[in-house]
Amino acid sequence: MLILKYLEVQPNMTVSPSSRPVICRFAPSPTGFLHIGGARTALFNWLFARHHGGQFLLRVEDTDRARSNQDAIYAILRGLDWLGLSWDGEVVFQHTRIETHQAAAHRLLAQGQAYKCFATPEELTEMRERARAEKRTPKYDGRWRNRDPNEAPAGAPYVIRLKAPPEGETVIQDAVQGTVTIANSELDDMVLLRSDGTPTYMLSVVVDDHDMGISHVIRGDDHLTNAFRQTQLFHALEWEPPVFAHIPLIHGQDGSKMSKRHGATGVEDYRDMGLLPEALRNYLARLGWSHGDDEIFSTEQAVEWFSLEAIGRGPSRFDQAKLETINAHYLRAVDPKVILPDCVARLGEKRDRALNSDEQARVEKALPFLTERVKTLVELSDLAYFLVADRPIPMDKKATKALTEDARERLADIYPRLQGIGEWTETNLKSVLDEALAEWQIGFGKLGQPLRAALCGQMAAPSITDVLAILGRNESLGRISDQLATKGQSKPID
RNA sequence: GACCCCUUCGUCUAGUGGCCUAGGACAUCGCCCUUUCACGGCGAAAACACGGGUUCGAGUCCCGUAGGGGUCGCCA
Repeated sequence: MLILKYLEVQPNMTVSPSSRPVICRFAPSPTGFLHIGGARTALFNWLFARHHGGQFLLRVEDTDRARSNQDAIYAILRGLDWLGLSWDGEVVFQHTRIETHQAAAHRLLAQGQAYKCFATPEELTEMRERARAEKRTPKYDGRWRNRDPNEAPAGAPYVIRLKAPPEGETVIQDAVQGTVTIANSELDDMVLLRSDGTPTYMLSVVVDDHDMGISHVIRGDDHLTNAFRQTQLFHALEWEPPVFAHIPLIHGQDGSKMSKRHGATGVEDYRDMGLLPEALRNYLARLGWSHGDDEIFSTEQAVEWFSLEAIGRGPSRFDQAKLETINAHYLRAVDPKVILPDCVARLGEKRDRALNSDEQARVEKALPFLTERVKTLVELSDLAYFLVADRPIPMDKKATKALTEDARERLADIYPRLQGIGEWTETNLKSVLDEALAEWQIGFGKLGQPLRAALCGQMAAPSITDVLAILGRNESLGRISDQLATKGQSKPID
């Protein structure tokens, strides 16, 4: 149904592609999760479509049934959804269109633009090996191109190949790479239909892109050479090719192709690492594309500014540190309510026990003081852990070191003063601390450090009064007395 | 190996022949702020791959070299 809809907007094309309605597509093959490179490709397509008020379609390239699996499809959809890249209409599954693809091949066969090839896999292997040995480009030699199919043994399997132009050159006007030309003699006659009658990727893509009315194909430049073959196919079918835009690949930190050894490569890994989707979008948009010196920009701005001309032509390396810095910006700006559930969930996992409502309230109150100190949601929950740790709370090395004999004495001194506070408010807390400091003639650090250690078990934390207020009277006093007790000092009187 | 593409600080990039003494951001280092950790502010170091042209003038145009990447399947 959906496909018919796009067929309707596809009259006999006489106009140039650039004047067509803008329809982009993201066409992943469901062989794994949504790769970070794929995510950026999807993002660029999405931005371009939104910028032009066009459509962004999703097509699952699953013609190779053996390599496709349901989990991968879900993972890809989840990834896109998480990233906020909504597609228009329903997902097109390529395998449902096989008959249409086959029809196109048979039409070319009938028109003499394609032919049956009976070359065996062994023959092809031999051709390739010889070519390599002679340092030529390996390719099919066209041995069945002009041969009578009747010469083949009866019932022998065959593929259908395109009768590609043997001379001249094929040119594509790539919106990113510019004019790219290749001699037709470099290309061989591509297979359209396999010996089992199923269509190849090359055929399916061309037929689907045409039928879906795709005006712009934005994809990784590993497809650049495919664009030549696809252009030949478009010509043979007498369809106008879309505008191609081949964007450079994303490389790992070491400059080689992004792969598993670079750690996280799936978008869902980034979600688990505690990144906000808007931060990833911002980072990915800035990677290989630019709008002057702008670094932090909203998705709306990206949509408004996006253009293919501003995409760089060289590959770019993935920089985790910069990603996290951008994430930190968004973390500080985000409404705490949005990230609270995530933080609560991570803390529950860390502790192996869900947070009760009191603890949740504690975390909620603390969030604004915490987000400005971390770069990811993982760091956030690490930092927040002390809020919900069971007493006596764990002490890290620096905290232990801060709790000197001297320090414990001060804690013992301050304990009854805190205990005597009427209303446990920040203002009252502050004045009690200030009074003590004035009395003892010491700087805030001398008291603050031990308090921080006792209260947080770590030195990285919000300000002391904030912590006291968030923890509340009972918990605060309890944590302080825990430290007094461990040193064998007399327990303060309740 | 063949073909195609790419090449500005460590990284992402601005730059479309004179505004470039090459700008910004991340990372790094220093200083300031400071009750810790962060934030923030100020500052430093850091690049036009190389060689030839064209031009009054080149990061910007052309050619070559080097380096990097991609593709070469009845995979997608």
